[in-house]
Amino acid sequence: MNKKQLISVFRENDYRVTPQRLAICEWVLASEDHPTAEQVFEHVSKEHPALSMTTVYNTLEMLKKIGLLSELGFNMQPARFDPTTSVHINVICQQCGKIRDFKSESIKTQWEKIVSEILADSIGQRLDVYVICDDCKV
Amino acid sequence: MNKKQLISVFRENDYRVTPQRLAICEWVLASEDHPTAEQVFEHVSKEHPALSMTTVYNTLEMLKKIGLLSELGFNMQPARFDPTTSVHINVICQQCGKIRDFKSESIKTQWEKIVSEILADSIGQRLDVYVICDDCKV
DNA sequence: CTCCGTGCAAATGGTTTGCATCTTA
DNA sequence: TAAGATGCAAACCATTTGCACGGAG
Repeated sequence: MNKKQLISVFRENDYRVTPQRLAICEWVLASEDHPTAEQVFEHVSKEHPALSMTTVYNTLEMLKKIGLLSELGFNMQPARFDPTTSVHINVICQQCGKIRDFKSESIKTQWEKIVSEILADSIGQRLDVYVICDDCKV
Repeated sequence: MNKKQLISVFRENDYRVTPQRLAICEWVLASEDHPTAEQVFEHVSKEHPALSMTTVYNTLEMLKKIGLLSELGFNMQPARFDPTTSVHINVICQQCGKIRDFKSESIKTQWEKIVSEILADSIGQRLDVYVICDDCKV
């Protein structure tokens, strides 16, 4: 999503356009490694040295409300933020914590089939698979 | 799992048998509503008034190590403990937080099929489905 | 008798909140 | 210029840690 599209989304949802919001959203929505709030801060504060964690959390919360981001909570580890909002699998390395997404029509179809067998109306899901990734296996 | 079986499991894994451990494990392993550490404490401290949260956390950690319990971390909510360790779906009400398990051979088979398509060696999984439960729908 | 487990109290750390200042519309 | 956003500092709270005492083996 580019800057213009982001601005439209902000306006449609009655959020003001600020440089911090733009920078945070541009980076998080393009991220592929499920960053922590801290990592968002580290990266975006390079362009916005006065940035605060408060603004990072506020903005991530805004994206969740708009429906462009989901948050994965863990045990004794900071939350990870995931811009993939449709049905997908989070493949999580138990050793280094890296997460990569697996998304496909086939996964979506098969998952919806499983869910439809047990309930009528699901409003979302979180599918995690634990592995030891190739880098950690060596 | 009854008291005798528990004692065997403790001994096999080099953990000492204490009244607190027995009480906590008996209750958690029989629970069906994915209690929080606090709820475990509330319940077990009725029989063991001197019980501490430290012991609750220690014992839950022990059960995780033995492989009889898994922990579900969330965003801004205490962790929930789940004695169902095989493949199953956690159906979570987004309103009241209640969690119930769905477990079946069919779910297990279908899920393993999905996973085998994308990776060779998974060492575990967490499958959550979000709903608004019947009680909250009214 | 030795070591592990328990319970208290204090520390931890990611996240939230209160508030004064600044910015957007 | 009014309402909302930012940034700082302080609060929060589930969980972990340090340590002295007590109980299991």
